[in-house]
Amino acid sequence: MYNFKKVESEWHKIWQLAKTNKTLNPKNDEKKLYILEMFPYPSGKLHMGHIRNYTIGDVLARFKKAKGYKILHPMGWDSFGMPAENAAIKHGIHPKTWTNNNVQAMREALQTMGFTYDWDYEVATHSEEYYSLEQQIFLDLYENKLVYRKDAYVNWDPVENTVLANEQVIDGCGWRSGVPIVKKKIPHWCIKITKYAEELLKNLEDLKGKDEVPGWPEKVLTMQEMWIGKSSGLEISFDFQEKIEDFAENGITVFTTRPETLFGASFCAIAPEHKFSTFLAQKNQKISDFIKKCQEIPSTECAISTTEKIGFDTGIFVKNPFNKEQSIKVYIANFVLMEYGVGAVFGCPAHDERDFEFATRYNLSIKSVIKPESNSSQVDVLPYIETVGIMINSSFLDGLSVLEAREKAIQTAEQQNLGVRKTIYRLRDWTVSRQRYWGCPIPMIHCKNCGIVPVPKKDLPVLLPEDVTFDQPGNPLDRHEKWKHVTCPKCGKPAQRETDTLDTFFESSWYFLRFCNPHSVKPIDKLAAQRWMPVDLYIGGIEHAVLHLLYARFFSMALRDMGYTEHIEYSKVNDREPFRSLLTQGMVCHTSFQDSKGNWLFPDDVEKLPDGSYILSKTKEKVTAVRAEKMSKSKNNVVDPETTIEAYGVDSLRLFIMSDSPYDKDFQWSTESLDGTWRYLNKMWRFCENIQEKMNFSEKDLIILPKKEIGEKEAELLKIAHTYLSKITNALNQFSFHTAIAFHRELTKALENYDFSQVIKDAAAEAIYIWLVTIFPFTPHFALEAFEILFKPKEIHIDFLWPEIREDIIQKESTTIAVQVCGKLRGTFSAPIGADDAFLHEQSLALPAVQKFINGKQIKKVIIIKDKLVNVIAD
RNA sequence: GCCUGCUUGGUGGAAUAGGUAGACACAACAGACUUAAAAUCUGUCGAUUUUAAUCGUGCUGGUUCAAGUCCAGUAGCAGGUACCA
Repeated sequence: MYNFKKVESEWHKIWQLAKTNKTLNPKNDEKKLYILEMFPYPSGKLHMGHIRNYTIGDVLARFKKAKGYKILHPMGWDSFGMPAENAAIKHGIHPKTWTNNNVQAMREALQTMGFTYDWDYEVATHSEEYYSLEQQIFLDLYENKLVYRKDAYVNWDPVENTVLANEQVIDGCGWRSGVPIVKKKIPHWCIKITKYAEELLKNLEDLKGKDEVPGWPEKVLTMQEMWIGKSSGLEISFDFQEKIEDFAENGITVFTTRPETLFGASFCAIAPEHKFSTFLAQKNQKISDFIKKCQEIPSTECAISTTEKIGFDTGIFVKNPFNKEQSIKVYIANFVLMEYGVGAVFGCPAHDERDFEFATRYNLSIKSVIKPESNSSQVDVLPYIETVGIMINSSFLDGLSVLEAREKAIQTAEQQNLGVRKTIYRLRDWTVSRQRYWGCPIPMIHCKNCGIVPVPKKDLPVLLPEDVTFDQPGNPLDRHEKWKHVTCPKCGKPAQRETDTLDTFFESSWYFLRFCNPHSVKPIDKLAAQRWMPVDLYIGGIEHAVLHLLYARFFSMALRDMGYTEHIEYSKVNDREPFRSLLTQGMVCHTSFQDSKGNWLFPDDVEKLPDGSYILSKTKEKVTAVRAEKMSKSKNNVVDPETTIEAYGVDSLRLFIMSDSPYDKDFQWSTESLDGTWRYLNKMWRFCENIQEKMNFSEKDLIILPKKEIGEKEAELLKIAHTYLSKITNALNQFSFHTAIAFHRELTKALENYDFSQVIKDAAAEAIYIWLVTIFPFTPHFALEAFEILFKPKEIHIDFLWPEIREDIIQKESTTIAVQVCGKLRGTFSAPIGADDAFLHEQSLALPAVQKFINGKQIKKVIIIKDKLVNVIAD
């Protein structure tokens, strides 16, 4: 049996001594490849999701290295964040100690997996070095007006006691805590990502796959596009019918994407937080109460869909800007959002579902201004929300199509100084303050005299104090008197440090640039970044489709504009995008079981009966097998990589997790299937022993050069080997790992059945080398060990070279022609490649099976596809 | 509601460019070896009909000599997203 424990540990020692994973810079004519997997949070243990993610990266790194690329393949730790602080609260261990311990454990686990990371390039975001440099970047962002302080409502997570970014609120609940978020007004630091909204949107076009470059998955591009949410329309003012005393403005400004429906307006609605609402609330208790009531409604998805659209009639009237005769009521409405557009809308009930609902509720007029078809006279069903039709009841817009009218309405509004054309984005600025200890301190000082004062760069870094306690709720920095109180760098008077720390997405927004040279004294080494950027293959989970990937793209643009990377020639397609291709891997799933009460059971406690149903081993109680779900502790269906490695070895696990499923689809964990992989590894091992005995190769037999003369037998063997080399190479180029493995199994079978005693040694050696190199990226320990045993090299063999495919040998001389009669397969025959149509015609009709089906019929037509197929049409 | 995917045997999945559907596995069944078990090897394995054939890639149509693949419609599943003006 294959002794994986011995083999794997021996090769780990060899790799370490020989520094096989050392990063080598590409020389002039060499091609570079930057392969990056999303770095993990150091929770302390690798899970199967990590294993899948990093195995994909490693297979590609080993394959590309064998093909001659110079590879940058680094690994690090996204090591700031709340779990460390939670551990401190729960177990009394310092976040730093906890994190460092976890990093060490996980580094060892990754090394055990045999991944080709260059550990000299390791980066940990909680290191003083990393976050100190990050503070420089923050100060530069501040200087460049990309950071600002904002007093506003924020998403407050009552469990975590912290602010969340919009992206961290999922269905109105905290992304980590899962509890409903409440609105709270506090001052916070904000990053002006919206300044780059247009570029972030526009560049998505360049991230589509082109030619050889796979690009980003369409799905992720769509998600980002929707997140940025560009819409264009008109911002237009509805003037008050009578001047409002003490209110500075003389109307309500609204934003609309459908200015052509202005003649159908029947009300205006403003957000409860709108300044006019606030103004009215001061004078009217009822309005004040109504606003309070609106704000109490939680913003969860289910609350939103069940909450009725209610409004408060302010009694104030405005004039329709296109029809000054028309008076329009102003409502304060709970469905108008202050954060989107200008916090005010006009309602056209005839052509908008929500406005229709509102108008029906409050008995407002509903006036149709669009006729679905120019010549239809039927009574239209309202609301009619399509944008196909002809304008009616709309004065100067009458007779125009909807889109023509939209353009004319905007132009008219602009000409008459009623409003302006405007584009708005759904994307909001990024709130980066966190009321937490375990993060990068924001290098700012609050001074009573001078206001906000950035920490001077010469005074950096602002280090996290280590003597902190977690025995009380809230932020330990906030109550750390010694650290908190400083003198103002401007006026020298007592002042206070900012005690908020940065969102951890801040660290992951530039780590890929740091990786190019993690030892640089500057945050980013321009030359190194020039050498390695962009990341050619970025591999990670789809869950980062908008969060991390949007921030990282923004950072790349901002850093470039601030001069951090000004000389970088990122790529020919778009030199401001950091990730050329993105591979998103699927989840690792496992069947989970529930008993009759709905409790999740451990698969180990469950037995399968011959009839396919499942019972609990102990009690014989019937249980339900739930469809395979993502491995998670709550479902009790987690398989620990360590246990698997202990029982089957690293190569089995690596090979298994790449088999069976395409990398971007969910992977079904199955112990039986893993057994199958283990059997395959052993089969390969036995085949090696067998070949070694038969052939007794030496290193000298391995001359992979075109040979002058190849005998018939040799050609036959090399044809098999090179055909599969070609298939596997293609599969790997297309990231079709599971079919690459399937082809390798076919190759193994073909070689097992081959009589090696008939061929000369060097041809046999070449075939065996191909057999080894094609499985090497998946099972590196096995492949290298097998090489040692088979070829007994004088010096330890560490690097495989991907052989050139001998196209001349794999050319086929003959092929199988499929013969159809009336489109149905009736027989096949073998024909030489390039056989002419007449020959194929004749041979096809000669087949007895074909004769049988055309018997008595008249042949109308014969379609011949060269080297492939003949279709006889008979009637 | 809207957007994006997906739907192929008992299961995971193959199928360049429309051209032999089900590669490679898992499970199952049968056999060989063995005192026995494990391991290994061999065979069967979409459905219906007893050899030959017919049907078969969610469903209904269409284009084509030929459709899993292209087009239109439709259902189901998954993911994303939303009082977005």
